[in-house]
Amino acid sequence: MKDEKWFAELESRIPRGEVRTRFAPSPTGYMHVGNLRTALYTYLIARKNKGKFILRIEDTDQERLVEGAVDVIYKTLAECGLTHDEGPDVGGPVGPYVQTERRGLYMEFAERLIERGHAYRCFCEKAEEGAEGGFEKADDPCRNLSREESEARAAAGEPFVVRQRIPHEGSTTFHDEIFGDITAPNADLDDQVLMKRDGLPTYNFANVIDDHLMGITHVVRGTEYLSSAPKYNLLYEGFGWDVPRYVHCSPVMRDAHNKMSKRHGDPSYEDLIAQGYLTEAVVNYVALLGWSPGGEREIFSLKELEEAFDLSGLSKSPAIFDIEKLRWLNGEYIRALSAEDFNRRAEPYIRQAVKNAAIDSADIAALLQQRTEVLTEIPQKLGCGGGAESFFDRLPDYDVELFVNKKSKSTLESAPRFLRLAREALALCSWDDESILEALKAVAEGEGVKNAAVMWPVRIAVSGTQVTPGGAVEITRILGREEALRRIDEALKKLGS
RNA sequence: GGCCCGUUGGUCAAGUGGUUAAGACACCGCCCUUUCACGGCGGUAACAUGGGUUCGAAUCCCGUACGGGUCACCA
Repeated sequence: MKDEKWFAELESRIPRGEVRTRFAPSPTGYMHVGNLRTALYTYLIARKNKGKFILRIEDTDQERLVEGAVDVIYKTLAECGLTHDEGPDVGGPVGPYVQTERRGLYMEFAERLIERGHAYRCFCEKAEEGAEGGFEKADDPCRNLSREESEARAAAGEPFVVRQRIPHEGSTTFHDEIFGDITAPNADLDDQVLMKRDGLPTYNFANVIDDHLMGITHVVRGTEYLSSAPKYNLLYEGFGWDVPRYVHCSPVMRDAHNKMSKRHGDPSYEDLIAQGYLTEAVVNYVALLGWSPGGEREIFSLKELEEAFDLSGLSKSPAIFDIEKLRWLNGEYIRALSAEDFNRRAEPYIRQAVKNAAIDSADIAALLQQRTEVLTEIPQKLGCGGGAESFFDRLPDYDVELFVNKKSKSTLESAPRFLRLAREALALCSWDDESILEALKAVAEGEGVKNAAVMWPVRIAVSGTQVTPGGAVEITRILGREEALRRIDEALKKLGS
């Protein structure tokens, strides 16, 4: 049993006078969207208040540990820009930051609570799986064991858990920043286990100890903890500690009834990135799921969120994750990128589709930027659906009916004539968008038809594809004069003239 | 089932006793146009429900319904 000095030393390490928040995931190997959002809000509260953001790993459940899970957490936080000021990897004044490395601490505090009468040892058998759990709290015989007997049986090596002794009378009120004051009759609270038989603390106990010892001022977590919050307060009171501010966030849902979950195949942060979403867009979208800045603005960088974030904008009700809106937002981010940045991000996908090394990916990227919502749809847009080659690499074997388009006034009869004229013009003009455009427009003008009547067949001839990113001019230019003319010749042959 | 929490268009949401109940996504229409996009303009669409309180209620109170959470030696 430790002496007062030991406790005093721990207390002395606690930083005071600053906002300190913590993200405390358990390493289960999957950073789902709800988790990311909790981390974001936690981070934002710290930054908004010029405080510290701390990462703590909650690994007290030995059976659920997943290899490499902690790395996923580091990686995700780092990519999203949620840099922590203290944590297992960067250290800090109140470490260690991994709960199993703190295991020596908890029993000391549990015993202190026993001394003060706020907890007791329970020697009862563990309730069988599926059995109607243990005792009603009033019935637990261990609750009223004498101190001597309790000490003696523990000393004799009899296994036990430590339970919180909750008063039978009165009620407990706690304050939540989102939900306000919530009161629960103590009679409804049960004597929860604080220390497990294996000597490790339960989540509920470890949290209170660690949050206090780490000087956490704002506890951000999901609403699933709302109903156990009164018990936390009792614990803080038992120790004589200040209660932190609570921020209980409603869950992110996959539909009206279910939370986002791996089991249902909902995307994790990593999945979304693999699906072609931009980190910045995901962070922005997730921030807006359950939080509103109040105004009409929706586009926020992380830095801007750090300014704008406010607890009063947090919503009480669950929010359904809408991938359609994320898609739109992602499109906004893509369009806001500089041409170079977009090309850098799109190039792998373009190269996946277009093998011809003579074609500059930047030329294609320029066509795609306004038409792309998620990066992964790029190959498809370049004609690579269903294992096909891109029309940039090879002219597909298309149907002549493609030359027919009512709105453009293009028909099987008009197409050959305009294509021949277009071919002549393209054989002579300078090779840039403007010149090509002028050349083709001149054809239309000379024939007294609308531009589309010429543009349509040319675009079909050079791409062999009904819908293309970019028009006749751009595709023709990118293909190069020789290939473009060759494709027009092929079209003329196809049209039988 | 007990206890706790929630409920504004399909979705995210503004709104804190007096508003024509914002805005965004999605959807539809029109314009722009060289297909598709982008962009511009416009449209459909909501206060779960019943009682109160009040001159007046999306906003306050009570009930009901529906939904969620919790009631582990998991977190």
